[in-house]
Amino acid sequence: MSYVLSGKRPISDGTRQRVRASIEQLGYQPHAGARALASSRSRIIALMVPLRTDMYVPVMLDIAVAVATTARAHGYDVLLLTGEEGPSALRRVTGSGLAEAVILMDVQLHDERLAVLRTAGPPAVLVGLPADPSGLSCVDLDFAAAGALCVDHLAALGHREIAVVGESPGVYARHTGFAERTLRGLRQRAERLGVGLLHRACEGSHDAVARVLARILDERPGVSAFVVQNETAVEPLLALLRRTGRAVPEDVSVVAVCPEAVAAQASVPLTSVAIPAQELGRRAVERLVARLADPAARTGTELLTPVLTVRESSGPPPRPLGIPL
Amino acid sequence: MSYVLSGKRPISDGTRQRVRASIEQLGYQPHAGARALASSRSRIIALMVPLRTDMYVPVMLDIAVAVATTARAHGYDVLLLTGEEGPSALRRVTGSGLAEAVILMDVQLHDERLAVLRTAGPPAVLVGLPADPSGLSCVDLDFAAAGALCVDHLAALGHREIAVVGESPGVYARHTGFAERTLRGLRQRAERLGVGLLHRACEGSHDAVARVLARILDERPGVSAFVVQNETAVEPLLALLRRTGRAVPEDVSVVAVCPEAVAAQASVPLTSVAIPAQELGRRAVERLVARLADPAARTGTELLTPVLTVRESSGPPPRPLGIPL
DNA sequence: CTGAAAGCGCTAACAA
DNA sequence: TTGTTAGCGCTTTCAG
Repeated sequence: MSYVLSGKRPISDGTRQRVRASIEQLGYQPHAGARALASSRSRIIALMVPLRTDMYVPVMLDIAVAVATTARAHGYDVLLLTGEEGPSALRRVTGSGLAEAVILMDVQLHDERLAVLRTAGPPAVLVGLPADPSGLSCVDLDFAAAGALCVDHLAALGHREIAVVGESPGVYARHTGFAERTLRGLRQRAERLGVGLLHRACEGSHDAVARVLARILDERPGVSAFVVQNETAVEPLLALLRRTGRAVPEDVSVVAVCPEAVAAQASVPLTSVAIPAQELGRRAVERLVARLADPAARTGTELLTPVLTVRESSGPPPRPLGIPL
Repeated sequence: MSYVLSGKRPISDGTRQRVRASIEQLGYQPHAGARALASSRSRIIALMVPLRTDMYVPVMLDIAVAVATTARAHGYDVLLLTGEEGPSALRRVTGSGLAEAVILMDVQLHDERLAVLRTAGPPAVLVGLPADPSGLSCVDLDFAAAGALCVDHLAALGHREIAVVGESPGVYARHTGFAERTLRGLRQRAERLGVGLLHRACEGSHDAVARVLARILDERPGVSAFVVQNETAVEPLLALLRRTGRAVPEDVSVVAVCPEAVAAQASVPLTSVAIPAQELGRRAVERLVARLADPAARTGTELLTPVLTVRESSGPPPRPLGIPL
């Protein structure tokens, strides 16, 4: 009866041994429901993943897996919710005591799910950043800094005219935080450094990339570098550049904001700012667990510092400017 | 107390109305744990997804989302388990009454998780087919038939020498059912039709595809058609064929086994056999729910019939053979 | 340090 | 058709 007591009270070694042995031999397993009922803690975290088709899926799955893994390491299980279900799903799983806490992915700037969290909200962590993160706990990559980093790198190499191949139009239409923040970072830094910047949303298909590329080259013939924030557009872009006789990085530079794996395996290994999917999932859970253990634990926003890795896709522009010697 | 009774016993209309009203106004939500305890039914299905990096992720996620969506439609929630945790996770969630039933993805021919399911097993459905499916409930695409279909199509067009660009070596090393079954289907049909068939496993990176392609063309100069079962290899392959001056479908044909979206959005829209990810997830849940409702419900294997859609990547070989008229 | 007992909120069986 | 009640298997409090 009093067993296992998760060490909640002193137990003699003898008793502990005896109980442990019985547990093994009988294959005893505590009933999850009974436990949840008596303790009013289900040891379940709900994870809401989007089911969009215009986002790069591997990142989502990576985060989800990291969440599940980290949660398990802390004794929690993960309940899978689809974004489709919206705010009501949060109320449901939370109100019924099914889940003790919630992790939200693919947060939008003005996300309807946030209302639930602010009012009588269950402990929650967002992977992403809404317009107003006050009172919420958020974890994300500092995409604004990531954008700035890309411009810095290219400007330092001597590029004066940069084109940005962005996410699908739908992503911006939904005001997805990370895309807009990256763009802001790119624009601000470009302006400060006096570098020209042209941004175009872009679907991931070969044809769409071809169209966008053509437009960009038409509107800004002086472009010598691309920043790509769209994993599925990476290969089409590289292929098209190759096909039109533009060597990377000799003729044009390409910098991506994408997972390491994508950058490293591209047909030209890409200089890139990594999206640390696993790290994001891990941190989200750790924050949540900390808050579950101690409701007074710190809330607020945690932005991971982006890191740019130089690979083979970036170099000085074809006609070097103002770098004497 | 007697409320909502899920219609388990006759209730007068008046009472029903009254109870419903109170439920609304008080925002009452039944406690999941208490419910699970009293009824010994948690209304939770555990879904075990692999966390491999060498499988095409969108298909996995599609299945998972379909499972979650369909489960909700039947009043179930989904618990996310990673393949990493192995058989013990099944015992844990199942033994503790956390989950009533289990869906397994990425099943291997000799899967260690199957032992748990056969002995004192909880209701389970596999998405995929093990070597011995007896006593188990399985749902999958008939990959053998899919392979045969590809060969049929190409042979009918007049191709006599086909190369297969397969999944990563690791997939075969693990004896993942779908890959081996496809291969078997391809080989048997090729043999029957007297068509030459060369299979090579292939990583998804551009370089790997280049190497494999070079080997194939070297070993079998007469190859006039490719069957690709590796989503990430599709674009590299098309790019390489283009680059080496082989027009698709005029010089070589390409047929893929992949999701519709991949085939349709390729730089050359691909003739393909679709992988119906959503359908698989949906069916898996429906089988499970049927069995949960009626333990006597049919078990066994359900193989979806593959469908080949002709797009723009397949045509007759460059030098037509023996098709007089 | 350990035993005993009172619920946790619900379902299901038993009366009425 | 409806009211009552006995648990479901655990956690936790209160005695010892």
